Amino acid sequence: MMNDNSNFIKTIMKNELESGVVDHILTRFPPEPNAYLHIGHARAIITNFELAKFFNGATNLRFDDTNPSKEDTEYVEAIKEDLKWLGYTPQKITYGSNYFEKTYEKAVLLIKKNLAYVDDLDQETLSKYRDTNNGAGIESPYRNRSVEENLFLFEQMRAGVYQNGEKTLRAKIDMASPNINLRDPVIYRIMHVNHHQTKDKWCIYPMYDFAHPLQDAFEGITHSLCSIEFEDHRPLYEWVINNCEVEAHPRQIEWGRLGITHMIMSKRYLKELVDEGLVTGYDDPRMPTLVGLRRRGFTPDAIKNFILSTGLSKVNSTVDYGMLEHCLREDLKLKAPRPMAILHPLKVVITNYPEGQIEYVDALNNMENESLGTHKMAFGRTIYIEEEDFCEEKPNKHWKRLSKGLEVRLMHAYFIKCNEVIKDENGKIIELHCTYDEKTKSGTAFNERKPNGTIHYVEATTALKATFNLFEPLILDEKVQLTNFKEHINPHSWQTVEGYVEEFLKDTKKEDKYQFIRNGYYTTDYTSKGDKLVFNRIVGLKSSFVS
RNA sequence: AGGGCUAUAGCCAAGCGGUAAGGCAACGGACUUUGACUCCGUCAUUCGAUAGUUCGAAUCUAUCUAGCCCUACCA
Repeated sequence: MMNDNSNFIKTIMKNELESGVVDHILTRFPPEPNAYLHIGHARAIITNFELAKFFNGATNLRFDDTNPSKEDTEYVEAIKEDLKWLGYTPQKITYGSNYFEKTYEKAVLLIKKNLAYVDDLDQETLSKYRDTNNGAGIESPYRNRSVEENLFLFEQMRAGVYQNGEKTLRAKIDMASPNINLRDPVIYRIMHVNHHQTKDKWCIYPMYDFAHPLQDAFEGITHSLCSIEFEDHRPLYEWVINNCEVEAHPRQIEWGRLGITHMIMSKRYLKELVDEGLVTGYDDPRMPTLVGLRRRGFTPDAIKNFILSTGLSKVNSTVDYGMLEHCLREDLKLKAPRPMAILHPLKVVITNYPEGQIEYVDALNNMENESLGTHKMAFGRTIYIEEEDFCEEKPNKHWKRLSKGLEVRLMHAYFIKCNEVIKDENGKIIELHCTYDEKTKSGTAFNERKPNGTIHYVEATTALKATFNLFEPLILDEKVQLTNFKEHINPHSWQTVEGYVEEFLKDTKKEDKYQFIRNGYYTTDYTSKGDKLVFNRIVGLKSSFVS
């Protein structure tokens, strides 16, 4: 990939490799299967995979499924699909639940080392004891149970003797630590619930802080990358690694979170949008999910390039949405064919062109990339141009489109001159009468006079009707209260216009991308059925002229 | 309140004691069969603030300020 900024994690890995601290790189992408992936996850995926690839290492996909009450296989499958779409193949696909037995054994080991105990405190009291809001925490009265008793009680917990919440297993660390994560954190809780992978085998489940470092160690992960909010969990991560007698010694490194202007990625927000029916689903093109962006027409390369070029640091950053669009334009520029589409048609009659005659001109599919070939484009007596490409009186000297009395080039065809403007009873322009000049045909190197610009068109009798969906991402205020986010959703985030495209587009395929001349980049809507052409706008052109 | 982290242009971001890369955005100009693309030019005398060390500081030290995160039997 281009624009690959160097970053602090790459530097750390390089140094460790050179000094022999590690002899290879193995990273992991560890999503919890409880949500659809969004562009924020894409950063974790791309960073983990690209970093490993850079050092000839590998990456595992590990489903972090230690809380079955929130998880589902629906998400497991969606995540696998997203990863595949982005073009990454994990070395292994694993589940945290693969290691439940080994994790349990490590918990028993901690008990035997007198580093863990079964606690009977209820949730509220336990929480109050850990954070007294005033200096050190308070030790649980159960903190000093004997190893034998703890061993017995933990076994009973596993055997299902107790109800949810009745007991927990806690690590015995330091109730006076200023870092509350170290004040005897709960490492196992009782949860009588069916797990999507292990079904009814377990009724106790390890907490993230205990399970994660162990899973990393079991898999031999060298670098465990996560976001910045886990930074003060790192001492606990290391405590687990150091006390559980594991072979590997993975290292946790944190980075800042990525935000994008106009895109809110809170799980809860996305879920509410879907549940309340405000969008058509997680793959609604306005959603920041990977499936949404994909349906909108974003390409994996554009997303990769966006992530790599925005860099990586410990700062929580908010990148302009325009940056994402730039990366897409950059990716599509030489790949997308550039046919004509008219979104707001204005009828033009070429009065000196024979009635009923159609001729075909050659049009390069992409002026900058001849390898994309050519197609035939119809020209005839009646054509459509964009409403905005005509202004009765030339508004200013910068105007490079059609006006009464002026001549413009129809791209790939002829010069036309506007002689007459037809209006309806309200004064609205409904038709233009023009004449064409046969000598000016495209490709003849005619240069006796300069036209007042170049505009695009489609021939009326051969053009295909098409629907254009013009999307805006769901725009919300940065600080909006999620409780009334609905009031802040732009009601015009999805607009539809009916227009025309060239006939050669009749064979569009699912996910084909086009750059419509002067109308920006579009993708074929792969949910469209039958002969109806539907195009979703991905991004517009960089700037549009305003007279 | 305590603990942790961060601070370089409108937005990202390199830089790691030797005199502020790059990208996005913006603004000029050239070119053009897309007002696109491309090309050329402009855009931080200064790195959150203030002191200090040094021949020399964005880089080291001290203090201050602002923002984010944590105080779940979530991850």
